[in-house]
Amino acid sequence: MGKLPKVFYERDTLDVAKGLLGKVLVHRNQGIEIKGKIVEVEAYIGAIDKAAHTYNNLRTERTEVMFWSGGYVYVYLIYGMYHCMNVVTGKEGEGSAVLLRGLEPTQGIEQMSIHRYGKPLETLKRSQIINLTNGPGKLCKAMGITKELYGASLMGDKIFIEDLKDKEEFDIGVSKRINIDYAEEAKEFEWRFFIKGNPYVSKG
DNA sequence: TCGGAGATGGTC
DNA sequence: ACCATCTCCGAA
Repeated sequence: MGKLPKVFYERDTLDVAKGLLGKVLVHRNQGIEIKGKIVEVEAYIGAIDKAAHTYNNLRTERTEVMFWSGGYVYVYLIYGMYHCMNVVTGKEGEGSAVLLRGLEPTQGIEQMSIHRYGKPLETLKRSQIINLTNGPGKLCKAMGITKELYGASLMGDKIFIEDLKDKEEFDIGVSKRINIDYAEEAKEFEWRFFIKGNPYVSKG
């Protein structure tokens, strides 16, 4: 139920990635609160990972926040159209983060429908409901997450992640990460984690 | 239900 | 010149 503390994010990135599964992302915007349970993530660790934006200690205006200590938000624009949200992990200077790839709506699904499709939930087909949040770009659109949240602290009240009151059991699936064919040996790393059987996992 | 192709603009 | 994606459209 409580907000995850900063020390949660300052741990090893793979542990944080797995630990985020089943937790709930909360975004408060203009008096409206939208929530989604995290069901799929990927880890990116700059020091050893050619897929990471921070590989080779590449410190730029875009990647700066990834070098902060754990517990901040890294949002970037991909393919000129879509936003992706990461949670910064580890110690200051590390350059690591966890990408959110799938959410299960738990509150404000009506608002998600408006954000994604511009029309009310009742008018959606079944397939459109699954497609609300089963991908990194989709979930940002549904939650209303944009680059305005770049660098936001997850200790604040605008955006944060909370624990569930009644924790449910689930099995964690593991696989290679998606769409990083350029990353040479790093594309073999099994750094994608998901809740097995959950319909809001983007694929597999 | 599936796969291929195009959209689109910030970043390096 | 890429790119941690998505949608549309045609085929089956």
